[in-house]
Amino acid sequence: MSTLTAGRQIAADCCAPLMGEGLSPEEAGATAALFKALSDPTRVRIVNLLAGSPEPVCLCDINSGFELSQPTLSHHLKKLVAAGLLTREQRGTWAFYSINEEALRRLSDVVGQREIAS
Amino acid sequence: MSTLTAGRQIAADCCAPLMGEGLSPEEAGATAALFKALSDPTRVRIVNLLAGSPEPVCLCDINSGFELSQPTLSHHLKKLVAAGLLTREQRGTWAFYSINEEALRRLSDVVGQREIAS
DNA sequence: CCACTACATCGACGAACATCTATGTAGGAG
DNA sequence: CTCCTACATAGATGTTCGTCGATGTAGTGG
Repeated sequence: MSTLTAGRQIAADCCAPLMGEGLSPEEAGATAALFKALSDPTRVRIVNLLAGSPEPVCLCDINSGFELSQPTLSHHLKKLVAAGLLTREQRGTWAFYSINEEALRRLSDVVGQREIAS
Repeated sequence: MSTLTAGRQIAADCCAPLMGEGLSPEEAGATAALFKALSDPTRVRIVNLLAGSPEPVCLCDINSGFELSQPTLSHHLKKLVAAGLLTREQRGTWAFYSINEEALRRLSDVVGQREIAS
């Protein structure tokens, strides 16, 4: 037990210290929140549905593609809007949702931190 | 009894039916599972740490960068390995973890479904 | 063989989540 | 004003999750 009992030095006993560069704990939290918004199959399908539509889609049309209750869909949509992935627009009685392109770009930026050159 | 069960017809009353193309429920589940693995700040930091290291890193070094107990870190690493994002390698007494580049590429592929053509 | 080290697994506990039914709200039609 | 429709919110419930301390396991060294 040469020099130590201070975790950091024990580490140096098996490999390099590295670490330090990279994102802050706060940024990690923000990134995790973004991923958490997409951590449910239903929400992935919603985003995929809206990403494939050139125009906003109303909740009733989204709902007709899922076998879930209307409040449940409303719940998921609220989460996606809160995460910044979707935009909500009221048209008369209906609520229309669409993809937030910039949020998708942010996501792509987070993921592609190693191999994108643009 | 509920008037809500007739959803499909109500939908056609406000906008187009669209939907249909896109990913299947199973694929949505797989994609959501991938995102779920990254839906925790600690796991995001782990992936970031390993993505910034050219060589595998042992758990002791990962652990020294976090204020969490060793079993908790081990738990997160197991989840990341199960998701295919990390690779585990045993070297003597130590367990070394590294990024699975192909998994990152898969993730990037899922996210960049709309704008990679630029 | 024994002690130590590095890591994994177990069991528990509180917080967060997905889903439902029931109810509230607001716009359009008569 | 009144009824119906589209959607949101509230409350309840069973499940999953993150975290911990305690314990098990396997490799290292004397």
